[in-house]
Amino acid sequence: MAAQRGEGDGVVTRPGVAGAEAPADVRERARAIPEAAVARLAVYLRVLSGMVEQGVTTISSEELAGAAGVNSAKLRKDLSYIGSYGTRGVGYDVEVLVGHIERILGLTRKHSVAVVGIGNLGHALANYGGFPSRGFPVGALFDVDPDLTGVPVGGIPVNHIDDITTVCAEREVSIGVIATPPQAAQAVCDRLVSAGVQCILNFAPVVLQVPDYVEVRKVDLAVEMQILSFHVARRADEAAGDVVNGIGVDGVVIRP
Amino acid sequence: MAAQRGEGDGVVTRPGVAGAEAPADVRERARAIPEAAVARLAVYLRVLSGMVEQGVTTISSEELAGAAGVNSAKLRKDLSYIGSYGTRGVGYDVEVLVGHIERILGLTRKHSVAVVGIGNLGHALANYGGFPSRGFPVGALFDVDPDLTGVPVGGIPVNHIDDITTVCAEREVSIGVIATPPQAAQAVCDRLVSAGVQCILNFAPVVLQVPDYVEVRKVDLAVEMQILSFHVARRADEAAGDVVNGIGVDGVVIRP
DNA sequence: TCAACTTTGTGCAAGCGTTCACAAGCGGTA
DNA sequence: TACCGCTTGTGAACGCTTGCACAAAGTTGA
Repeated sequence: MAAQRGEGDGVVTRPGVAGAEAPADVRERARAIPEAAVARLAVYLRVLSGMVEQGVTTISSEELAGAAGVNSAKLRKDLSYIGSYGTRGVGYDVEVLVGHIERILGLTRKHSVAVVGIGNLGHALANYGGFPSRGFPVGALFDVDPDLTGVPVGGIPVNHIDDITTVCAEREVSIGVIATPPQAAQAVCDRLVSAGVQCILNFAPVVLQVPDYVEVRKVDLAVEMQILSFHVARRADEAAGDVVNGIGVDGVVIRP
Repeated sequence: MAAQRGEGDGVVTRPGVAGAEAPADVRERARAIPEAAVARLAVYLRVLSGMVEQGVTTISSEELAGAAGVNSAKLRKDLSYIGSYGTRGVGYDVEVLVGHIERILGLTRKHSVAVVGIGNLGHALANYGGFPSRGFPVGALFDVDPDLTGVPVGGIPVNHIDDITTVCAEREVSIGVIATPPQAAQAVCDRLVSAGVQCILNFAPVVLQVPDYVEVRKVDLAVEMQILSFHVARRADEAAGDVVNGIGVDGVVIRP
């Protein structure tokens, strides 16, 4: 379902062909893409990759929007941020679109990933096929536990956390994934940053403090659950409120 | 770091004390809380729980905002959505605030969770201590693999996926977590929905189609990585653009 | 070639969410 | 009691995001 890009080495910088114009324009364009749109572009890319595998060559904004679960106008606007690659009256060429989105998302180069914290989650991440298959080869694993050092997980031997700096530099790691207990997360983060990692995906339930130039995204499972819980509660609240007045969630009076 | 709530049974509805007014008001208030604010409330709650454990009794919006990584004005506005529980000139009573946020997020009742798909990620989720410790006991596990049926994972025996309906009803599951391969996700989702589950946390890289009354949150690791990748690319782009003109990310000419 | 039909790309307006800035309110102190 | 300093709560402005609606542009078929 995802564009297969194979596994392998880290970052490669190819010599550039000297094209004439528009790089500043492109940089402006890239800068101008709203964060929310970037997230959706990634979703469109996944859907489109599936389409490619099914042999679909052309798709309309309506169809793609349906498959991606968004409004078609929003989709067209999102795509317009990266340029006008559709054909009126026809739709978008799937492969062309895949190519453009991949380029905008920076997927034309591979991003080597380091996972820190080889517990349950770390194991799962190290073995997660979705990373390498989408251009994010797992290049290094780290843990504090010396017993784990050298043990291969998902085909890659675990390094000791003290070696983060050298190993990350060596393997050109560009993204660090923190899957440690919360107490260790900030320290690990600091080490990653001093090792030159500028993008971090944080699974630990902590707010990380980082320099401005470092990009952090967090995935907090408990927060996700609590948001769902809120919706359950709201619903229960509505239902209960229609029947018994004066009672809030859980039968407790909200504002006496 | 989180408020300990212990494990145990499912949903309990206590008889209500008949308080005078304001339930409609509260429902309106709950409805009116912006989604983004709900997510932050969960973060504040985590930080506050940590404060409780450290024996902090009072905290100002400035301090809490710092710890949660947000603007203090935003924090105050977020808190104002759930009522005015601060004291001017002093700050907020930590425990009181914890109580109010927990109530708003619906954490006064426990939410039994079912994890479907006991692969690497499913294992990690089943063993994840962050769930039960924050009021989300894992009540059931499911997988298609008959060999897994009956095998305990994280202390809970795996059920066969065909039993979703009965088991979910029996154990009053209110949240379903989908950790299956993408191909199976929609079918699993449909089963959960027909089993009465109205909140779903989806780890599979698929856009799920559900009825309006079902709440879905998705965690897509590849999308997170791609968003990070976008930022790497933008940065590389900026840097490269300053040196060599006409060359985009990766040395490829962007718009010939 | 022309007309009918389809679909893109986008200007514009409405809706949300964020941030600012300050009045209102509270505790402490003389 | 009256004053002072501190912090909350919120009105209002701003900016981002969404959704509508339609002109522009391309295809198809006669």
